[in-house]
Amino acid sequence: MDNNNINNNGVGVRKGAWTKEEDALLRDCVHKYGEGKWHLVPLRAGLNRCRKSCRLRWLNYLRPNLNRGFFTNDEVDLIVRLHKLLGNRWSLIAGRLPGRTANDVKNYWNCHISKGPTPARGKTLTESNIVRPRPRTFSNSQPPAWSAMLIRSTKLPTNDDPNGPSSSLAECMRWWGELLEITERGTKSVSVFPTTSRL
DNA sequence: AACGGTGTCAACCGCACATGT
DNA sequence: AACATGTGCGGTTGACACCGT
Repeated sequence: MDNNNINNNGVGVRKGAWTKEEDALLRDCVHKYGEGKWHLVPLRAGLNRCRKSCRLRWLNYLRPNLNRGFFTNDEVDLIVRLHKLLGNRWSLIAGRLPGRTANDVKNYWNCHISKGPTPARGKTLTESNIVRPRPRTFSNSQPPAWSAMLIRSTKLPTNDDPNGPSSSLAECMRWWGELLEITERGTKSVSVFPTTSRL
């Protein structure tokens, strides 16, 4: 599929840790051309990196407004609750945590939460009690009931829009709290989350 | 001081999905 | 419909730091 190690010239690309110079080139490129079109970024930026590496570096490290501080108790609680709802959909979870990346959340989960000692926060996750995540697309003909809620969620602040009128973590948590209440109230809505092949 | 175990984080890899032709 | 290409995601790994012995 995509050759991660071969650039347009067929020459091997750099791997491993990024240098300050590479960061500067990538930052300048994104500022100039904007995010997206990642396949063009290595060429535009003059970087001997694959597009995936550039994208990841930008999203996880260079993007403005990233929150690289400690996870607060509120954030941890939200992660636990969202994980209970969504499973390992780190990008979705991170999308509700202003300034956090999917990689951050995933690493934090793997290092701290999944190893405990936080059993008091909730029951053990099993195949049966994880709420299946939404698919990446919705059916045009028959959107499921929960899609409305998720569509609503798209109006919530994301990492890209941290300065919106409702950008606070508290608001995110309040909204997700509502959703969790709905799903936990026995509406069976949890079961309508379709299973995808990507769990 | 040297060594080994463990934790953390950045980055890579492979895959599935979206989109265009 | 079939195929090619681009994109994004989750799982995994490697490097490094820290700590205890």
